Amino acid sequence: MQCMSVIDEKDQQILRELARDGRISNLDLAERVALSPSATLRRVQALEKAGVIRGYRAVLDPAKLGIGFVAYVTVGLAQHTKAAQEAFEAAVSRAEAVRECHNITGTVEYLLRVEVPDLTTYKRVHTDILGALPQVATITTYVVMGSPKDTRA
Amino acid sequence: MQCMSVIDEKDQQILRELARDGRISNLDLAERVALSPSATLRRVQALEKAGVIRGYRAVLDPAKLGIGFVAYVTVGLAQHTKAAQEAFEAAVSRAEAVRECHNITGTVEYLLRVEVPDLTTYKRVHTDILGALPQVATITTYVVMGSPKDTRA
DNA sequence: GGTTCGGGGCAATGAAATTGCGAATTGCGC
DNA sequence: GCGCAATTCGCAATTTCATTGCCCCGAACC
Repeated sequence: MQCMSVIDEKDQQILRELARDGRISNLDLAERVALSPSATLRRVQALEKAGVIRGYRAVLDPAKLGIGFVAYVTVGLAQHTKAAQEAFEAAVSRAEAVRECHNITGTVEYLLRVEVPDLTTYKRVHTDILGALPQVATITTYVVMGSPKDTRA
Repeated sequence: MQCMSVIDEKDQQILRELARDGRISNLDLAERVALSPSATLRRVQALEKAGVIRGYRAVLDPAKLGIGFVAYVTVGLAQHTKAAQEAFEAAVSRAEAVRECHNITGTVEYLLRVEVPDLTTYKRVHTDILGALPQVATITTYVVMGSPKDTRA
Protein backbone atom coordinates (compact mmCIF):
# COMPACT_ATOMS: atom_id res chain seq x y z
CA MET A 1 0.00 0.00 0.00
CA GLN A 2 1.29 3.42 -1.01
CA CYS A 3 -0.02 5.98 1.42
CA MET A 4 -0.13 9.32 -0.44
CA SER A 5 3.49 10.21 -0.21
CA VAL A 6 4.27 10.30 -3.89
CA ILE A 7 3.95 13.61 -5.62
CA ASP A 8 3.57 12.71 -9.26
CA GLU A 9 3.78 14.85 -12.35
CA LYS A 10 0.15 15.92 -12.14
CA ASP A 11 0.60 17.06 -8.58
CA GLN A 12 3.65 19.03 -9.60
CA GLN A 13 1.60 20.73 -12.28
CA ILE A 14 -1.14 21.51 -9.80
CA LEU A 15 1.34 22.93 -7.31
CA ARG A 16 2.98 25.02 -9.97
CA GLU A 17 -0.34 26.50 -11.00
CA LEU A 18 -1.41 27.17 -7.44
CA ALA A 19 1.93 28.76 -6.63
CA ARG A 20 1.39 31.05 -9.59
CA ASP A 21 -2.27 31.79 -8.95
CA GLY A 22 -3.58 30.63 -5.61
CA ARG A 23 -7.11 31.65 -6.44
CA ILE A 24 -7.49 29.91 -9.75
CA SER A 25 -10.86 28.21 -9.91
CA ASN A 26 -10.92 24.48 -9.65
CA LEU A 27 -12.47 24.33 -13.11
CA ASP A 28 -9.66 26.30 -14.72
CA LEU A 29 -7.08 24.38 -12.75
CA ALA A 30 -8.59 21.11 -13.94
CA GLU A 31 -8.39 22.28 -17.52
CA ARG A 32 -4.77 23.36 -17.17
CA VAL A 33 -3.65 20.05 -15.75
CA ALA A 34 -5.93 18.05 -18.04
CA LEU A 35 -7.99 16.31 -15.43
CA SER A 36 -11.64 16.38 -14.45
CA PRO A 37 -12.67 18.95 -11.85
CA SER A 38 -13.44 16.28 -9.31
CA ALA A 39 -10.11 14.50 -9.69
CA THR A 40 -8.33 17.84 -9.50
CA LEU A 41 -10.16 18.87 -6.37
CA ARG A 42 -9.41 15.59 -4.68
CA ARG A 43 -5.72 16.02 -5.44
CA VAL A 44 -5.69 19.56 -4.12
CA GLN A 45 -7.44 18.49 -0.95
CA ALA A 46 -4.98 15.63 -0.50
CA LEU A 47 -2.06 18.02 -0.94
CA GLU A 48 -3.57 20.35 1.62
CA LYS A 49 -4.18 17.56 4.11
CA ALA A 50 -0.67 16.22 3.60
CA GLY A 51 0.69 19.65 4.41
CA VAL A 52 2.36 20.11 1.06
CA ILE A 53 0.14 23.13 0.60
CA ARG A 54 0.44 25.08 3.82
CA GLY A 55 -2.05 27.75 2.94
CA TYR A 56 -2.81 30.61 0.63
CA ARG A 57 -1.77 34.22 0.75
CA ALA A 58 -2.65 37.40 -1.04
CA VAL A 59 0.45 39.14 -2.35
CA LEU A 60 0.31 42.84 -1.59
CA ASP A 61 2.19 45.69 -3.19
CA PRO A 62 4.41 47.15 -0.45
CA ALA A 63 4.74 50.52 -2.17
CA LYS A 64 0.96 50.95 -2.37
CA LEU A 65 0.74 50.24 1.33
CA GLY A 66 3.23 52.91 2.23
CA ILE A 67 6.18 50.55 2.61
CA GLY A 68 9.02 52.59 1.16
CA PHE A 69 11.91 51.07 3.01
CA VAL A 70 13.00 47.44 2.95
CA ALA A 71 16.22 46.15 4.45
CA TYR A 72 17.97 42.95 5.33
CA VAL A 73 19.55 43.12 8.74
CA THR A 74 22.10 40.77 10.24
CA VAL A 75 22.07 40.41 13.99
CA GLY A 76 24.78 38.91 16.15
CA LEU A 77 24.08 37.83 19.70
CA ALA A 78 26.34 38.43 22.67
CA GLN A 79 25.70 35.00 24.12
CA HIS A 80 24.89 31.86 22.21
CA THR A 81 22.68 30.40 24.88
CA LYS A 82 19.31 28.93 24.15
CA ALA A 83 17.69 31.46 26.43
CA ALA A 84 19.21 34.38 24.54
CA GLN A 85 18.01 32.97 21.25
CA GLU A 86 14.51 32.42 22.51
CA ALA A 87 14.33 35.91 23.96
CA PHE A 88 15.49 37.39 20.67
CA GLU A 89 13.09 35.31 18.59
CA ALA A 90 10.21 36.23 20.85
CA ALA A 91 10.98 39.92 20.44
CA VAL A 92 11.23 39.57 16.71
CA SER A 93 7.96 37.70 16.44
CA ARG A 94 6.23 40.59 18.17
CA ALA A 95 7.71 43.14 15.79
CA GLU A 96 5.30 43.75 12.94
CA ALA A 97 8.01 45.31 10.78
CA VAL A 98 10.16 42.19 10.84
CA ARG A 99 8.69 40.02 8.14
CA GLU A 100 11.31 37.30 8.17
CA CYS A 101 13.81 36.01 10.67
CA HIS A 102 16.28 33.35 9.60
CA ASN A 103 18.77 31.54 11.76
CA ILE A 104 21.91 31.34 9.66
CA THR A 105 25.44 30.02 9.75
CA GLY A 106 28.36 32.41 9.63
CA THR A 107 29.74 35.19 11.78
CA VAL A 108 26.29 36.33 12.89
CA GLU A 109 23.27 34.37 14.06
CA TYR A 110 20.29 36.00 12.39
CA LEU A 111 19.20 37.52 9.12
CA LEU A 112 16.05 39.62 9.23
CA ARG A 113 13.93 41.19 6.56
CA VAL A 114 12.43 44.44 7.76
CA GLU A 115 9.70 46.37 5.95
CA VAL A 116 8.74 49.85 7.11
CA PRO A 117 7.26 53.01 5.60
CA ASP A 118 10.43 55.09 5.70
CA LEU A 119 13.91 55.56 7.11
CA THR A 120 12.58 57.33 10.18
CA THR A 121 10.48 54.34 11.09
CA TYR A 122 13.43 52.10 10.42
CA LYS A 123 15.52 54.01 12.87
CA ARG A 124 12.92 53.27 15.51
CA VAL A 125 13.03 49.56 14.71
CA HIS A 126 16.80 49.59 14.69
CA THR A 127 17.21 51.48 17.93
CA ASP A 128 14.12 50.78 20.00
CA ILE A 129 13.46 47.18 19.08
CA LEU A 130 16.73 45.57 18.04
CA GLY A 131 19.08 47.85 19.93
CA ALA A 132 17.06 47.59 23.11
CA LEU A 133 17.60 43.86 23.42
CA PRO A 134 20.44 43.12 25.84
CA GLN A 135 21.48 39.96 24.04
CA VAL A 136 22.05 41.73 20.72
CA ALA A 137 25.71 42.44 20.06
CA THR A 138 25.90 43.54 16.41
CA ILE A 139 23.43 44.96 13.91
CA THR A 140 24.29 45.46 10.27
CA THR A 141 21.78 46.93 7.84
CA TYR A 142 21.66 46.23 4.12
CA VAL A 143 19.15 48.49 2.44
CA VAL A 144 17.26 46.94 -0.46
CA MET A 145 17.49 49.21 -3.49
CA GLY A 146 15.60 46.85 -5.73
CA SER A 147 14.64 43.24 -6.25
CA PRO A 148 15.31 42.10 -9.81
CA LYS A 149 13.81 38.75 -8.89
CA ASP A 150 11.46 37.80 -6.12
CA THR A 151 9.35 34.74 -6.76
CA ARG A 152 8.14 34.66 -3.19
CA ALA A 153 6.43 38.00 -3.41
CA MET B 1 -13.99 62.95 -7.45
CA GLN B 2 -12.04 60.58 -5.27
CA CYS B 3 -10.20 58.15 -7.48
CA MET B 4 -9.68 55.06 -5.32
CA SER B 5 -6.49 56.06 -3.65
CA VAL B 6 -7.59 55.94 -0.06
CA ILE B 7 -7.20 52.70 1.77
CA ASP B 8 -9.47 53.00 4.75
CA GLU B 9 -9.73 50.88 7.85
CA LYS B 10 -12.06 48.36 6.23
CA ASP B 11 -9.65 47.87 3.36
CA GLN B 12 -6.85 47.33 5.83
CA GLN B 13 -8.91 44.66 7.53
CA ILE B 14 -9.65 43.01 4.23
CA LEU B 15 -6.00 43.04 3.25
CA ARG B 16 -4.97 41.62 6.59
CA GLU B 17 -7.41 38.76 6.24
CA LEU B 18 -6.41 38.04 2.67
CA ALA B 19 -2.74 38.11 3.56
CA ARG B 20 -3.49 35.56 6.25
CA ASP B 21 -5.78 33.38 4.17
CA GLY B 22 -5.88 34.16 0.49
CA ARG B 23 -8.62 31.68 -0.15
CA ILE B 24 -11.09 32.77 2.48
CA SER B 25 -14.55 32.79 0.97
CA ASN B 26 -16.06 36.15 0.26
CA LEU B 27 -18.88 35.29 2.64
CA ASP B 28 -16.55 34.62 5.54
CA LEU B 29 -14.46 37.63 4.67
CA ALA B 30 -17.57 39.79 4.66
CA GLU B 31 -18.50 38.53 8.09
CA ARG B 32 -15.03 39.17 9.48
CA VAL B 33 -14.92 42.74 8.29
CA ALA B 34 -18.58 43.34 9.11
CA LEU B 35 -19.79 44.23 5.65
CA SER B 36 -22.20 42.67 3.21
CA PRO B 37 -20.76 40.13 0.77
CA SER B 38 -21.36 42.38 -2.18
CA ALA B 39 -19.67 45.39 -0.64
CA THR B 40 -16.76 43.22 0.41
CA LEU B 41 -16.36 41.75 -3.03
CA ARG B 42 -16.42 45.13 -4.66
CA ARG B 43 -13.70 46.34 -2.32
CA VAL B 44 -11.56 43.30 -3.03
CA GLN B 45 -12.01 43.80 -6.76
CA ALA B 46 -11.11 47.46 -6.45
CA LEU B 47 -7.96 46.57 -4.49
CA GLU B 48 -7.02 44.06 -7.16
CA LYS B 49 -7.61 46.52 -9.96
CA ALA B 50 -5.63 49.21 -8.16
CA GLY B 51 -2.73 46.78 -7.88
CA VAL B 52 -2.70 46.80 -4.10
CA ILE B 53 -3.37 43.08 -4.31
CA ARG B 54 -0.87 41.78 -6.82
CA GLY B 55 -2.12 38.24 -6.82
CA TYR B 56 -2.56 35.13 -4.79
CA ARG B 57 -0.14 32.33 -4.06
CA ALA B 58 -0.30 28.91 -2.53
CA VAL B 59 2.30 28.51 0.18
CA LEU B 60 4.12 25.23 -0.24
CA ASP B 61 6.16 23.27 2.27
CA PRO B 62 9.73 23.23 0.92
CA ALA B 63 10.71 20.14 2.90
CA LYS B 64 7.82 18.13 1.47
CA LEU B 65 8.93 19.13 -2.01
CA GLY B 66 12.45 17.88 -1.50
CA ILE B 67 13.93 21.28 -0.73
CA GLY B 68 16.34 20.47 2.05
CA PHE B 69 18.81 23.26 1.60
CA VAL B 70 18.10 26.98 1.77
CA ALA B 71 20.77 29.64 1.83
CA TYR B 72 21.22 33.36 1.54
CA VAL B 73 24.13 34.24 -0.67
CA THR B 74 25.84 37.57 -1.03
CA VAL B 75 27.46 38.31 -4.36
CA GLY B 76 29.97 41.02 -5.11
CA LEU B 77 30.64 42.11 -8.65
CA ALA B 78 34.06 42.82 -10.12
CA GLN B 79 32.83 45.83 -12.07
CA HIS B 80 30.01 48.11 -11.12
CA THR B 81 28.94 48.81 -14.66
CA LYS B 82 25.37 48.66 -15.80
CA ALA B 83 26.26 45.95 -18.28
CA ALA B 84 27.75 43.73 -15.58
CA GLN B 85 24.67 44.15 -13.42
CA GLU B 86 22.34 43.33 -16.25
CA ALA B 87 24.30 40.25 -17.20
CA PHE B 88 24.25 39.05 -13.63
CA GLU B 89 20.56 39.70 -13.17
CA ALA B 90 19.76 37.90 -16.40
CA ALA B 91 21.70 34.88 -15.21
CA VAL B 92 19.92 34.67 -11.86
CA SER B 93 16.54 35.16 -13.46
CA ARG B 94 17.22 32.03 -15.48
CA ALA B 95 18.28 30.07 -12.42
CA GLU B 96 15.30 28.22 -11.00
CA ALA B 97 17.04 27.70 -7.65
CA VAL B 98 17.44 31.41 -7.07
CA ARG B 99 14.13 32.45 -5.62
CA GLU B 100 15.05 36.00 -4.71
CA CYS B 101 17.64 38.49 -5.87
CA HIS B 102 17.96 41.79 -4.07
CA ASN B 103 20.15 44.71 -4.95
CA ILE B 104 21.52 45.95 -1.65
CA THR B 105 23.76 48.62 -0.21
CA GLY B 106 26.98 47.66 1.52
CA THR B 107 30.19 45.94 0.63
CA VAL B 108 28.51 43.61 -1.85
CA GLU B 109 25.92 44.26 -4.51
CA TYR B 110 23.48 41.38 -4.29
CA LEU B 111 21.72 39.18 -1.79
CA LEU B 112 20.20 36.00 -3.15
CA ARG B 113 17.92 33.41 -1.64
CA VAL B 114 18.67 29.98 -3.04
CA GLU B 115 16.50 26.90 -2.53
CA VAL B 116 17.74 23.48 -3.60
CA PRO B 117 17.19 19.84 -2.62
CA ASP B 118 20.59 19.30 -1.01
CA LEU B 119 24.14 20.47 -0.55
CA THR B 120 25.31 18.68 -3.67
CA THR B 121 22.84 20.60 -5.77
CA TYR B 122 23.89 23.77 -4.05
CA LYS B 123 27.47 23.18 -4.99
CA ARG B 124 26.39 23.08 -8.62
CA VAL B 125 24.55 26.36 -8.26
CA HIS B 126 27.48 27.90 -6.46
CA THR B 127 30.12 26.72 -8.90
CA ASP B 128 28.42 26.31 -12.24
CA ILE B 129 25.97 29.19 -12.14
CA LEU B 130 27.35 31.88 -9.86
CA GLY B 131 31.02 31.00 -10.15
CA ALA B 132 30.86 30.77 -13.89
CA LEU B 133 29.87 34.38 -14.34
CA PRO B 134 32.92 36.49 -15.18
CA GLN B 135 31.58 39.58 -13.48
CA VAL B 136 31.17 37.85 -10.10
CA ALA B 137 34.01 38.66 -7.70
CA THR B 138 32.87 37.33 -4.31
CA ILE B 139 30.37 34.75 -3.15
CA THR B 140 29.50 34.24 0.50
CA THR B 141 27.02 31.62 1.59
CA TYR B 142 24.87 31.79 4.70
CA VAL B 143 23.06 28.51 5.24
CA VAL B 144 19.59 28.82 6.70
CA MET B 145 19.26 26.53 9.70
CA GLY B 146 15.77 27.63 10.50
CA SER B 147 13.27 30.44 10.11
CA PRO B 148 11.62 31.34 13.41
CA LYS B 149 9.52 33.85 11.52
CA ASP B 150 8.60 34.04 7.89
CA THR B 151 5.40 35.87 7.12
CA ARG B 152 6.13 35.89 3.43
CA ALA B 153 6.09 32.11 3.16
C1' DG C 1 -8.51 -15.37 -14.45
C1' DG C 2 -10.55 -13.29 -10.76
C1' DT C 3 -10.23 -9.89 -7.14
C1' DT C 4 -9.02 -5.79 -4.78
C1' DC C 5 -7.40 -1.19 -4.52
C1' DG C 6 -6.32 3.44 -6.16
C1' DG C 7 -7.71 6.84 -8.89
C1' DG C 8 -10.70 8.93 -12.74
C1' DG C 9 -14.94 10.78 -14.87
C1' DC C 10 -19.94 11.99 -14.77
C1' DA C 11 -23.81 14.12 -12.98
C1' DA C 12 -26.62 16.05 -9.30
C1' DT C 13 -26.80 19.06 -5.41
C1' DG C 14 -25.87 22.77 -2.65
C1' DA C 15 -23.19 26.81 -1.86
C1' DA C 16 -20.77 30.71 -3.30
C1' DA C 17 -19.52 34.52 -6.46
C1' DT C 18 -21.29 38.08 -9.08
C1' DT C 19 -24.29 41.88 -10.75
C1' DG C 20 -28.30 45.24 -11.14
C1' DC C 21 -30.83 48.32 -8.54
C1' DG C 22 -32.73 51.25 -5.03
C1' DA C 23 -31.51 53.14 -0.40
C1' DA C 24 -28.32 55.22 2.65
C1' DT C 25 -24.24 57.65 3.69
C1' DT C 26 -20.55 60.83 3.12
C1' DG C 27 -18.26 64.94 1.43
C1' DC C 28 -18.52 69.55 -0.12
C1' DG C 29 -19.93 74.09 -1.57
C1' DC C 30 -23.08 77.51 -0.39
C1' DG D 1 -27.09 74.21 8.67
C1' DC D 2 -28.76 72.60 3.95
C1' DG D 3 -28.92 70.40 -0.26
C1' DC D 4 -26.68 68.29 -4.14
C1' DA D 5 -23.63 64.89 -5.99
C1' DA D 6 -20.81 61.13 -5.80
C1' DT D 7 -19.95 56.91 -3.43
C1' DT D 8 -20.89 53.02 -1.11
C1' DC D 9 -23.95 50.01 0.98
C1' DG D 10 -27.36 46.02 1.32
C1' DC D 11 -30.82 43.13 -0.88
C1' DA D 12 -32.16 39.87 -4.12
C1' DA D 13 -31.79 37.40 -8.48
C1' DT D 14 -28.77 34.94 -11.51
C1' DT D 15 -24.98 32.43 -12.88
C1' DT D 16 -21.09 29.93 -11.87
C1' DC D 17 -18.49 26.93 -9.08
C1' DA D 18 -17.21 23.51 -5.43
C1' DT D 19 -18.39 19.28 -3.70
C1' DT D 20 -19.88 14.55 -3.25
C1' DG D 21 -21.87 9.99 -4.36
C1' DC D 22 -21.64 6.61 -7.71
C1' DC D 23 -19.82 3.84 -11.21
C1' DC D 24 -15.94 2.63 -14.25
C1' DC D 25 -11.26 1.51 -15.57
C1' DG D 26 -6.58 -0.35 -15.12
C1' DA D 27 -2.84 -2.29 -12.48
C1' DA D 28 -1.03 -5.21 -8.94
C1' DC D 29 -1.63 -9.29 -6.53
C1' DC D 30 -3.16 -13.59 -5.47
